[in-house]
Amino acid sequence: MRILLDDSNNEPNYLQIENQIKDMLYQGTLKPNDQLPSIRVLAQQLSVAIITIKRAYDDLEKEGIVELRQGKGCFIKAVNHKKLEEQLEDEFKQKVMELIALGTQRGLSKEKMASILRQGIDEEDNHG
Amino acid sequence: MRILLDDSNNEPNYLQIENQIKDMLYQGTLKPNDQLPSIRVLAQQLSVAIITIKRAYDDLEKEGIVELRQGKGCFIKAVNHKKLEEQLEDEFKQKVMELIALGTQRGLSKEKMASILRQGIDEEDNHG
Amino acid sequence: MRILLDDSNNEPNYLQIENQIKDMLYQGTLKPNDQLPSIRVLAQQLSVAIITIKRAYDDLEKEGIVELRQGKGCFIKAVNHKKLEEQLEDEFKQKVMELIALGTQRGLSKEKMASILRQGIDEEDNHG
Amino acid sequence: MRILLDDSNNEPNYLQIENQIKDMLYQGTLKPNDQLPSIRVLAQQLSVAIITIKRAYDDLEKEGIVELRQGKGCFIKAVNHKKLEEQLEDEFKQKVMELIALGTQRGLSKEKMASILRQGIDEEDNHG
DNA sequence: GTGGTCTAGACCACC
DNA sequence: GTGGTCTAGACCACG
Repeated sequence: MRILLDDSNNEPNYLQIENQIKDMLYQGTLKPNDQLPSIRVLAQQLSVAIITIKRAYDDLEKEGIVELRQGKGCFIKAVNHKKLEEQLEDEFKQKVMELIALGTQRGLSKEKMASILRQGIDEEDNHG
Repeated sequence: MRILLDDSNNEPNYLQIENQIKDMLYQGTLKPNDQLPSIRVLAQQLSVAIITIKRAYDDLEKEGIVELRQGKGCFIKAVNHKKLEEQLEDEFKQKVMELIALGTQRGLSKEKMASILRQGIDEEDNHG
Repeated sequence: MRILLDDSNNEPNYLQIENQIKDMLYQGTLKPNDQLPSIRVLAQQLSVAIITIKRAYDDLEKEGIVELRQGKGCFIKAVNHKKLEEQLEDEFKQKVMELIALGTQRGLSKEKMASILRQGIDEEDNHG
Repeated sequence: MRILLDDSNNEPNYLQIENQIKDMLYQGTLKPNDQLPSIRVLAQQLSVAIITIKRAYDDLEKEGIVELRQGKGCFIKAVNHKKLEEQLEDEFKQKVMELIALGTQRGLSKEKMASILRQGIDEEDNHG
């Protein structure tokens, strides 16, 4: 499992860890019942304090994504895959709506925003 | 000039102030050469510390949006209107690209993202 | 605000703190928008590490009970009082059902359990 | 003898084993002088470490429930059946009183608690 | 070996 | 002053 911490990123370490684990789950690199690296091992890998990994794993557990078993390790929880995908799309949609709300507040016309959004999609298509 | 601070918002007060002043400029409520309220007046009006307003005005000056004139006050800088609009669109576009990058990282297909973006625009259209 | 830590209690310190704050909220000693003691002050009061209080406050925030505002403090969130009471009763009822399930598993007859429960209520009544 | 371990349960393995053996004794599935499986057989059956079974059997011996006979095995101790039942009821009653104490601390009225307890009994009756 | 809790500091951002 | 993040250890319970 490959996690990279970017010190120049404003996101705190524990959040970068959480998000990258979520990414791997969403992408399918991690699957339900997979065991994550132990807190100590990951801490050493990333050169951070044990408690930083603990916090990331704790947060993921509260979100229902992993399960910490004392003396056993940290495991990806079995989840309904369809529900996961829906949740992912909902999150994305929410961010889209926030972005549109911001544009509106800044005085951008809806036509202009729509044009920029379409342009963004097209550019990404060409890169892909 | 009407600025509202939301205590429950994670955005720090000084940023909320900066952003709302920018919004008013983008929307046309504020125009070049308009004078902003004095630091202590605005501080009293919003019930925040003077240093908070000072920071907001300082930041806006660094961004070239306002001009602090010793003993006279804080004024909106004369800016090329076209440049302002371009800057606004560039910022928005950058956020769009970041959002698309996030979706890609989370494993969302480009088709799905395009669909969600279009859906977001349509819904906003209907509300408007 | 009076919080007492019991070292002989198996409950970790951060949980004892969380529960006692919940108790005060349920009992009405704490009300929405009340400010809790600062992390540093409470840590000194209870002679525990700052991070222990932080963890308790963080947990309460994730449960939607308090709100941490940077540079401002920790505040009881405004909540619908009726909803709070319902939640409280639901929690209690769940514990009752767990207890009854345990008794059943242990081979206690329902009549016996009912009798013990009634007896418990009566004794508590007499003490009150 | 059928023991099931639930990995997702926070209860440690050795306690789950102890409790399920107690349950079988309380329910009459196990009787005085019955022989329990050997440590290594049960360890293999449950796919746990030998030390885990050892701890469970040791604890049960300390509680006077089983007897470990060198080189012979683990046997349910002869106990006065009436005493067992009394102990069982006492444990249950103690849990009831703890629950009522918790409710009181959380500000639940005695009437409300009594109502919830009665309701719990009734629902269990209907299920049975 | 695993996770669970905790200490006693530190530096940062915000007010 | 406030909270937010982090370090580099420690001891405990569990397997």
